[in-house]
Formats: sequence, structure tokens, C-alpha cells
Amino acid sequence: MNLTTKGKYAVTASLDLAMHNKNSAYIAISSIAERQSIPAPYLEQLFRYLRKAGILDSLRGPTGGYRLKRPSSEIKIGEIIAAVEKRMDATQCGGVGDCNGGSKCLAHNLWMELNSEVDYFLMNISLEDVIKNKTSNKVRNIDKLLIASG
Amino acid sequence: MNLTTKGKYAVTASLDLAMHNKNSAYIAISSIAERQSIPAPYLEQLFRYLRKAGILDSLRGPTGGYRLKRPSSEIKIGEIIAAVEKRMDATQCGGVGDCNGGSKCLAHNLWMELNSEVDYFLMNISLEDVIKNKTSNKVRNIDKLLIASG
DNA sequence: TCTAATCTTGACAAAATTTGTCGGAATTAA
DNA sequence: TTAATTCCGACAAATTTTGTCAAGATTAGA
Repeated sequence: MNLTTKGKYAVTASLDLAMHNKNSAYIAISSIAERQSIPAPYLEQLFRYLRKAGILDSLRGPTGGYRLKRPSSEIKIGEIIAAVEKRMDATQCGGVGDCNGGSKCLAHNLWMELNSEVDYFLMNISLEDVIKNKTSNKVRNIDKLLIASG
Repeated sequence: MNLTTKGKYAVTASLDLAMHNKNSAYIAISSIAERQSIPAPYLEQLFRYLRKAGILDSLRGPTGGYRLKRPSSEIKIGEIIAAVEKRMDATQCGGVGDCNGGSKCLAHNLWMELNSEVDYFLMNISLEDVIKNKTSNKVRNIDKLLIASG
């Protein structure tokens, strides 16, 4: 499980795009990079992945740049991270179950559960949610719910 | 956020200790390493951290080795990981909030929430829970609960 | 007391990954 | 035609992870 600055830059830059989305105009990498303190050539590299993943749209030339391909409410944080991070999976075996000499290691099920938790969290928050600060208090309220439900 | 083989080895080896805990006898690194397919000298290095963190107990000499310092029901997976992994925090700023030129980056609150989710999960599962396969189905059942509660 | 098994410590080295950089080509608006 | 931008591939630096090693300290048992 590895969430590096790569994934964080990608999310931050996407949030920037969502916030500055006026008339669906394209926004240059250079302006995003400056606002968010991200090295421009590095961000350029990351945006390639987001474009391939169908998250961003681009246009070259003057007035060119990038914009979100879909409404910010329909783009999940998990999508963005998955597009740039190669090793978010917590298991060693990629879920196959051959993590200890062909069999499951003692912690296999644990890591699978952890994967589920993280995926559930990241795939249920959209760019819009983050901007409106509506993080998943569904999950936060679990203790109350458990008490209420016995 | 970085959960590497370091943390996974540490958890797996701790589970091995918990399972082979007969009469609180000490268990040699070499036997754990062999059973769990972990390089012995590397595991040795990791056990230093676990001992410093008060998770393991050791004895030198023949019949020496390591054992859990507390009951397996009282040792949380999160403790073990925290003892060996340096960068589990998902924020770039360590929670301080100066991730973008002295201020919070756009994703700051998001990463703080993610930290909470992961911490909650890992700090509520003990070695014993994992061995008995009692992973946190509290959280797994959240969807049903949410439906039930409206 | 001697021996063998083990932990203990510090330092080092190899490998992998992340983090960035660069130059040139293609595209586009004005 | 020009200038601004994306696009692409390759490369390089830095960091981190992963693993190794040698010498010393401790302990149980013969």
C-alpha cells in the first residue's frame, strides 16, 4: 500500500481543476502547478495518466490546457489515485493468495480487509464532496449506528 | 501513506509468535523466518523495533528467542505497523497544515479523514482477532446499518 | 568452565521506487 | 507566422526499501 506524493499531487491538481472550472475552459498546467506548488514538468507527466484514464480532457495551443472530462461530482478520488499509483494493493500477492510459498500468508485476509476499507472510502468521495468538505461522515458515524442497532 | 513489506513482515511474524505461543516459551527468529518465508537477518532488524515498542520480549542464548510481551488480544495490528513504518501518515505535512506554502493544501482534510479510517481499522484489530478471523465486520456491515437507519 | 545457540548492534550495500528534468515534436489560436 | 501549449520518450537524481554482514554479549546446559 503506497500513497505517495504522486497520488496526492494528482488529487490536488484535480481539485484545482474542479474549483477553477469556469465555462468549461481549459486551464494550463503552469497555472495549476504554481497555485498548488507542484513541479510543472512532473505534473505534466501525471496528467498523461489522468487523460488516459478518461478523467481529464486536453487541448493544445494557446488557450489550451486541461479540464475535467466529467462533472466533479462523478469523479471519485479513488479513480484518480488508481490512475497514477501502481501499488495501492496492501497484499503482497495481488490478492491471488500465494504470499507464503504458494499459500496465503497469515495476514492475507487482514490485508484484503484493509484494501476494502480504503477502497470503500476513496471510491465514495468525489471531487465535489471534497470541495464542499462533505467527507464520508457515513463511516465516521459508525459507532453511533452500532450503539443504536444494538 | 506507506505500508511496505517491512510492516507486513512485522505483522506476519507477530502472528506467528501468537500462534506458536506455548507456555510462553521463547521462539527463535530462525524458525519464524523459515515458516513465514522472511529473510532472517531482516526480521532480526524489524524485531528490534518491536522490542523497543514494548510489543516483544527477548532472551538470549540457547532456548532463547522472542515472545509477545502482552496477550495477543491486547496487541493491535496498528501498534505493530506504527513501530516499524515511518510514513503511514497520508498527509504531506504530518497533520500540521502547511502543505501548500504555509497553508493547507486542497486535499488536506481528505488525507486527515483517510488517516482516521485506516487508524480506526488497524487499532481495532488485535493479533487474536486476526488469528480467529474476526476481522472488523462492524465496518463491513455499514451499508446494512445505513439502510436500516435510513 | 566450555561450548553452542541465540539475541544485539552498527554499519554497509544492493535494489527498487519515487521524484523530478529535459529536449524536441505536434497542435492550435490569433 | 508566431507563441503558447500539450505530448512523448528518455534520462537522472534522490530517497527509501530491502537485505547482508561481522563482531560482540548473553545464556543454558554439559
